[in-house]
Amino acid sequence: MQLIERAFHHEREQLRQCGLKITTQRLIILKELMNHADHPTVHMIHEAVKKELPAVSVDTVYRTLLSFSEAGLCTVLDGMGEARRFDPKRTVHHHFICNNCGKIVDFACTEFDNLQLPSVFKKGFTVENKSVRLSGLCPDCNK
Amino acid sequence: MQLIERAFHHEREQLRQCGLKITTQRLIILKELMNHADHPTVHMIHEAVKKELPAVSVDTVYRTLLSFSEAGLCTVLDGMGEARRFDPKRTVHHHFICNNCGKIVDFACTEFDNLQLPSVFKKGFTVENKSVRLSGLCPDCNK
DNA sequence: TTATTAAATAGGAATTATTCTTATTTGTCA
DNA sequence: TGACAAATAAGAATAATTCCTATTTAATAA
Repeated sequence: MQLIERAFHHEREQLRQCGLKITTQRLIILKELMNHADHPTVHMIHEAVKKELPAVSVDTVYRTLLSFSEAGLCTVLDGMGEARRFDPKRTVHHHFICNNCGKIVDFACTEFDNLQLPSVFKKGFTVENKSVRLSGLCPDCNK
Repeated sequence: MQLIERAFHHEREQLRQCGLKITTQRLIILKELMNHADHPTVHMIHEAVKKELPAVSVDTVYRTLLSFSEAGLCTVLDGMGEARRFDPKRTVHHHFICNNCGKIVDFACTEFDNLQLPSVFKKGFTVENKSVRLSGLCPDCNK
């Protein structure tokens, strides 16, 4: 643990500011997360962390990443990790997803529909779908 | 099969227009899907379909719903059903997801960031997150 | 109408993601 | 330093998704 003691100043400070207990696992997971600009999955982070901490469990990586996101150290891409949902409605619309009960509410937003795509996507990409996703708490869960 | 023979005119026509083979399973799954305004999961549709066709398999419901979405009869909410992805970037940004390789590309869109939320969400809801999600093919997969 | 053939299906196994349980270990704080 | 709540490992449990194989069925041509 000597190495851990001396290094990880920045990670240590981040955890402290969030009121999270400072553990070896968290320091390393946080460092790996920050190294990944590619929207890593739990599996990717777990693999990376195992190189420094071979006995770390998937569950710990999972729990830790989720608490990081609750603490605001990272975000989770909305909706991913949930069961697939199908939508029979064929008119253009967007979705609000309740973070508590999972309910999905449709809404329209023509101002958005009319926005131009950023120019990055003009070359090379084929954009097949374009939608707004809101998340938060629905009225029922807001009590 | 008498009942099936006589009814399901509309469903039959929809399948035909999409060039999908007409099977009892598909007719019933399509009817159930159209009855669900609540963004059903495979499990929800499977449960509903089993009442009319007790021996239907999950796999059939799965395959069928996915072919419906390929045929344009419905859509799948982007990203759902995939492994959870974490994002260490803390500035406001949005995502493009490649439907083929799953790669996620970040982009900024201030015009969108400045849009007002639809008034529906002013009362009762707490909107914690607001993002644009694009999907399609990335340059690498576009060949 | 019937035979042919490719596509669709059932059933269950396999895979993958996620969550839970329990016993043990470790920070934190008084 | 000691007590205690929180965090962890390990593996089991659950849930979502995909795959495999033998069988059935719809579409179509004769």
